[in-house]
Amino acid sequence: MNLYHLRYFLSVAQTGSFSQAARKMHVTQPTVSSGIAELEKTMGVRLFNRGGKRVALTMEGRTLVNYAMQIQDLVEEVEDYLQRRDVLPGEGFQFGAIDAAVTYLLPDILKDYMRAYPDVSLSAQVAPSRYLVDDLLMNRSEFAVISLPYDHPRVETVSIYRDSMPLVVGASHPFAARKDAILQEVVQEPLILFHTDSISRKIVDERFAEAGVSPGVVMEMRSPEAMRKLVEVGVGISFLPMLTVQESLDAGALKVVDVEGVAFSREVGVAWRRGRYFSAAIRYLIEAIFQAYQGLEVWHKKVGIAK
Amino acid sequence: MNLYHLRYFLSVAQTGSFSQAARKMHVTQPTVSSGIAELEKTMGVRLFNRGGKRVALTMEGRTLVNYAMQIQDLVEEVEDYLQRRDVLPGEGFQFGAIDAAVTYLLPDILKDYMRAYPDVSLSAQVAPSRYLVDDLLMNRSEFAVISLPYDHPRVETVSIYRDSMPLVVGASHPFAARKDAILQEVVQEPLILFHTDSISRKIVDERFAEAGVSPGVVMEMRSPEAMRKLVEVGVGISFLPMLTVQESLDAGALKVVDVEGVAFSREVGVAWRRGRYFSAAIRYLIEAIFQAYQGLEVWHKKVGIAK
DNA sequence: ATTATATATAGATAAAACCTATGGACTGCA
DNA sequence: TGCAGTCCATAGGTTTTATCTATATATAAT
Repeated sequence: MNLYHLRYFLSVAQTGSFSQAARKMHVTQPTVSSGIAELEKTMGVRLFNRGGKRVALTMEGRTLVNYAMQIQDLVEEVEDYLQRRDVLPGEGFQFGAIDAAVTYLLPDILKDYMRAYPDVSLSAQVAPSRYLVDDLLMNRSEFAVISLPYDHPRVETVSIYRDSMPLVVGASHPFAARKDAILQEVVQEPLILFHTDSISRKIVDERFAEAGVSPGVVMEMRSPEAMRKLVEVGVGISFLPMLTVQESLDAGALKVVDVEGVAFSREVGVAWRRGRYFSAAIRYLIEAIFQAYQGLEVWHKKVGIAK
Repeated sequence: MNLYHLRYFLSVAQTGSFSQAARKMHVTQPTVSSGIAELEKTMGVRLFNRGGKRVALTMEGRTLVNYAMQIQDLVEEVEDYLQRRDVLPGEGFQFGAIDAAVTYLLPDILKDYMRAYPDVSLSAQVAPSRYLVDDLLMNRSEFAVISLPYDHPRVETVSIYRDSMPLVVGASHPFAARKDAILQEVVQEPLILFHTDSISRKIVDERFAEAGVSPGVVMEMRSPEAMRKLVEVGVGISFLPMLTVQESLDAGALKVVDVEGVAFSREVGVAWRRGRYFSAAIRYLIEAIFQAYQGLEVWHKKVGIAK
């Protein structure tokens, strides 16, 4: 059973004539004849009674008309949907984002997006970058906003935001009054650092190793928000992304302390599986992110080649 | 867009693998590949993201899955319907029948039929044979129960019932007491005859012509029921089918009068357009009619050749 | 009867679907 | 990190299907 044959069939049913149907479908009459014959053969029933000036549907023919019209409608509908790149209500996609991104960078963008694509249901997976990249590689999420740099042969990244990672201390910490400190002093203090699988931690570790010092780590965590709280109450001090601590700084609960020769920063960027295809609705969100921060040109260059 | 491609597509979506889908569909993997590629080309969208061990649906792919499953369901449903020769609820057909048939011959059969095919809606067209044959030729009805003989190169007939057409008179008519009469007497009386386009009339006319007499016709009608009433009240006398007058004879409102050398009868039979195809539901009704009266073997012989 | 218009059929051609063989990419394990 | 196994894509050739032209045959109308 072929969709073209169904079309011929409907046209014959409507016009009551093989010849007219053929003209309407822009094929020859024998084409329609054999199309109907093929349908009748595979179905094992006669669809039309021939013999007069007009052909007449059999009961089976009328049954098939019923179904064929529904099928035809569905086919046309889905072709429309897909070719207009429209979105089926309820359809959606999943993307990944690190805590800082979903908390500080994305809210406004997501709000706008939901207005532009009210029918798309978004699902954000919040986790450390490492896990988000796993999702990308397994095709479980479409893209991710992660910490950079992240080097992987099958993942491409574009930076959108550079975030400093200053040393922060609680308002009552001795350093708070001094405004600066040296690295040797810092490693004496109880340090709260990201877990070793984190990119931010890697940045810190590398710099410490270069300087030949080893920090006095008291805690390793994955949640920057929790770390911020712990620093505020004086459990320890930490290098934390500015995005995370900005509010606490404004409120006076935390203080930034300059450390001589140390200017930690990490970048936040969009990552995706190399060579993948982006649906229009997804592409729109990604480009909104680049537009709000930076990276649109780099993105276009990278994806322009892939697609 | 091809239905086979849709099947491959659904299978890939379900298994997450081109190869597995190919195995399940009993084709080779390149076949599935090119099928999906063709779908993607005509739709202008990517349906899967490739690259991992498993392929993942894009948003468009998920939309298509939605539709493809509905389309697939419809296709399977209609194939089932047609191949089991089942009937779609609400479907039906039209047949023709002369007054006497629908009043006296068919009621029980139709009652049984409606039990056997409760979903089929029947539509009986009641008219004189001539018009019913027109309907047959125009494919407006599937078959007809008409008066015979009816000779037409494109209509086949099988007799089911021989019906005598005696002379009947009202209970108060002079002939009523005598029980018989001769033709010369009959033509003196006011005769109520069928309209000249009727088969029964033709039978009567031919016999009169043979005998070299011409009747005193006072009325020509198409409705045997109306004629029966007119004879009962004494407007005239008539040759009427036994089927029509049986009840009036039993009730004493009419009397049969033998006419010497005259034994009119007409046959009632099933007629259909030569070479036509009968759906199972229609064939069942026709064969029920033959079974209730006669003609099943003749029918099988005639239709067995045609189909 | 004759003409015009239907559908069916035969034979040839064009298109497509499909297969085998193979290449390149990724995964997973050693 | 390298290697085997698996996956999808592609190329080339074969088979099947769809379509066309030409024609036969049947029906309808004049």
